[in-house]
Amino acid sequence: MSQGAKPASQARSRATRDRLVAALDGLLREKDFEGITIADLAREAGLAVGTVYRRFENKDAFIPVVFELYRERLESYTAGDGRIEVEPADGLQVALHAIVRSAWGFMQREGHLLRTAHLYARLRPDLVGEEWQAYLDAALASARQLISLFSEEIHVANHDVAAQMLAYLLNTMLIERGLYPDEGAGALLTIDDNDFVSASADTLFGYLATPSR
Amino acid sequence: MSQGAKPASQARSRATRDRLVAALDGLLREKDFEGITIADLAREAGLAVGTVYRRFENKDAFIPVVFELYRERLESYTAGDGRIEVEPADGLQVALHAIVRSAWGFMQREGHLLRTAHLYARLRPDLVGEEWQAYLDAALASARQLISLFSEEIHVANHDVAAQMLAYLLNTMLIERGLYPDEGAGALLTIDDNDFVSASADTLFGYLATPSR
Amino acid sequence: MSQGAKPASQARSRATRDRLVAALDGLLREKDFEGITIADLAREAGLAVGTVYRRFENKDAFIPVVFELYRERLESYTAGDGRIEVEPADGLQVALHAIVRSAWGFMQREGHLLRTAHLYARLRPDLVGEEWQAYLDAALASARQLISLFSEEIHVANHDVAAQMLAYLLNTMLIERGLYPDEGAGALLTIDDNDFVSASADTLFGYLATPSR
Amino acid sequence: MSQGAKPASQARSRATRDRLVAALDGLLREKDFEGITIADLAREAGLAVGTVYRRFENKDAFIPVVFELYRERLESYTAGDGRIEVEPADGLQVALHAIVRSAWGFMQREGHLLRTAHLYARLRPDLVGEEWQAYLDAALASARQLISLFSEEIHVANHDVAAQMLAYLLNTMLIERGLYPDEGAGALLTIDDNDFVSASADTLFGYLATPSR
DNA sequence: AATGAATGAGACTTCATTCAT
DNA sequence: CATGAATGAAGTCTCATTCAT
Repeated sequence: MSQGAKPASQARSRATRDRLVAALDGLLREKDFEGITIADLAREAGLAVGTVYRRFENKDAFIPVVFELYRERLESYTAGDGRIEVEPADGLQVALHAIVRSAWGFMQREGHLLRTAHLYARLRPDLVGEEWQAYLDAALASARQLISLFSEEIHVANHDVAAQMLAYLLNTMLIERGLYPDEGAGALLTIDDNDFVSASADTLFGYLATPSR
Repeated sequence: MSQGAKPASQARSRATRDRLVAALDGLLREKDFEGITIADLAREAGLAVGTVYRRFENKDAFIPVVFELYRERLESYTAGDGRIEVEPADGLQVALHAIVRSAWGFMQREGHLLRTAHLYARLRPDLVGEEWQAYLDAALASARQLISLFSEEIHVANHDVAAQMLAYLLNTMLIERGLYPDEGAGALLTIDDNDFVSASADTLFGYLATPSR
Repeated sequence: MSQGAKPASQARSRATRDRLVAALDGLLREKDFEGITIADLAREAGLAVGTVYRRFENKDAFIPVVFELYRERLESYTAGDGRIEVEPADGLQVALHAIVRSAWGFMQREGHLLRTAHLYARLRPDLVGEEWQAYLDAALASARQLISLFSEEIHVANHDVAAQMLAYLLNTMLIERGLYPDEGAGALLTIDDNDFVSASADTLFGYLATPSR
Repeated sequence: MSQGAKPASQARSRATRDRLVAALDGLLREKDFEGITIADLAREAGLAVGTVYRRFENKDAFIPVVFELYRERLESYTAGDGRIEVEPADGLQVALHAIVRSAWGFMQREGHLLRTAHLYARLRPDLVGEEWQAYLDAALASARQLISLFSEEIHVANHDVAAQMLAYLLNTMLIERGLYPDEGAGALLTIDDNDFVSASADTLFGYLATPSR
């Protein structure tokens, strides 16, 4: 953070931390957090067990890292490959297709972080920093913005409810299929990814464009 | 499944097994499967640890029980409190509302089983019996039936895809909110249960009733 | 404690506990409590590490055992080999010699318990049961009784203070020499055990029989 | 002891050493030697861990420091605040009161060093330098001197034994109360510090002035 | 020399599973 | 058969010591 002083040590520390974070990232793609041992992390990072404890007070201290990673990856994704340009003239349906396609791409890449983040937001809310709340707020804000951008096409009576549901569905409907395509509810689907993405976008559009009962 | 022999002790064995199943059911409402020890199960069932191993080969052998329980509970729920009478004359939207309301009620009661079943269908697919597949098949069949019942109202081009998505969404969209209303994606919603159920049904209806792109 | 039920298991449990207590007793003669590991205790008792935790919740749970042992040993010592018959007619000095001789004998046998008890009464007062306070109370009561028995020979003005000091000195003056004859303050003494015991008794007598300044 | 060479760095080395000694002194007032880590010492001294190992070969090498500190503090105490002027004309009892009062004052100030010194004189006699023996010798010599100064008042038959016991008691009887007033044997005493000091001096006087059995 | 990051042995504890009674 | 005591592998964490910078 601060410059000056001990730049050599600091760089080394930082590198060690980075290796541990990378190790966590990699291991989470294979198994869940509970199943990862400190020894696993050390081995994967090419470090000794004691070294892990020099960077992280205990195993729990790795949980905030998941949220941190998630935010970083999402940020760079939405600024890069996942970038979406919503063109009002194209209409809501087109916009939703682009959004869902982007979200799907992120899920494919970083679903393991999303899974862990969601899980520990529940299991250990005490360990989750403000980042997660900020993320949820941002998700809601984006949904509201989209709703207002296409307000003429929205037929759900209450636009606020519509925004909440839109954010909720975007954050939940792709997970099962995205993370576990062959097990659980994902096994219900035989359609391919493109069709799933399309159908998901259509679902969101159908909801927003249809008058509620 | 059936194991013949030991007719004298069968009744006693069955009772022991039932107590263990009940113990598992109860404990799963408090904590997840990993957090439950064999000693917990024995204590809750009023048995000795060794006795548990007489009925179940190892801890993993309890996982199929979750699926079994899930099916039983769903069966009795749909035959009882959760019974749905779909009246074609009322239209698709009304039917969907009834269906989602019923599914929501089940989630409230037996969400712990659903959570565990979903989790282990992924984590340990090898341990999941045929029941789960049968359940998935049945879910799909029901969806198809509904689609054909209201085929005139369905505007999704491919009815088979529509059925898959319907089954998929019914099995996923309620979970987050149902099991963890205050954390994770559930925290995005401030609406009450009724509104959530309505909006969810509207989502399904919107999807089915809107022409796909 | 209670009879009936599970006598076999209970006997076995008791035996295991006894072996652990004996192991602790033995190991405390060699090293201090901090230096004893759970593995040491298990090895000494011929048990597996896990078995230790079946009888004792954690390592701290062994501390009360020290006090328990101390009381037991003291009880059986004062009822047996260390028994003292105070004969008023013989006078205070004779009585004190008998008392100190007895206390010295106990120190030789069970000094390791005394050392540990004193240490943990300080280090972890939270772990010390009421037994220790009861022991201290009893020590004080005995001192008071002795004082009143020989009140004519006592020239310390305040008999209550005299009793406190008597109890305090009896519990402290023999320890250094008793437990560590060759190191620490004990190294100041070249006299033999008998002379030390005599001199200690004379010290107490001198205090009690001499008018305070 | 002295190590010649490195004249340029000697001053710096000495300063480093002094900081570590001060750190040890301070930390020993809070916790026992076992509980102090090298990292604690480094932090308290404002040094890096590696630097500690440049001055001290290992943790054990700090133990002699305790004895060294003890001697230094005792020396400056007896030459300063704790200075005792024994006035033969005032008699033995007055002298003993002054001595015990002085010893008590030292215990209050430097009891943590006394505690540690005594403990490690036992636990690790191999690590104790000659200083401790010199200290014990000096304590004995002082006792002998006092005995001979007041030889007319001494009624213990063997003056050599008397000197040994005097030195032994002066080094042991105040510790419990001094270091742990509220726990262990100290809990036997409800009298205040002044009365305890008086009673302790009276005990020594009583011993020396009373004919042994 | 100084620094502090890295090391790894070893301590405590848990718990699925086995087995003597 | 039932019981629950015993087992021991495995996991988390600490800290004296080493070593690259």
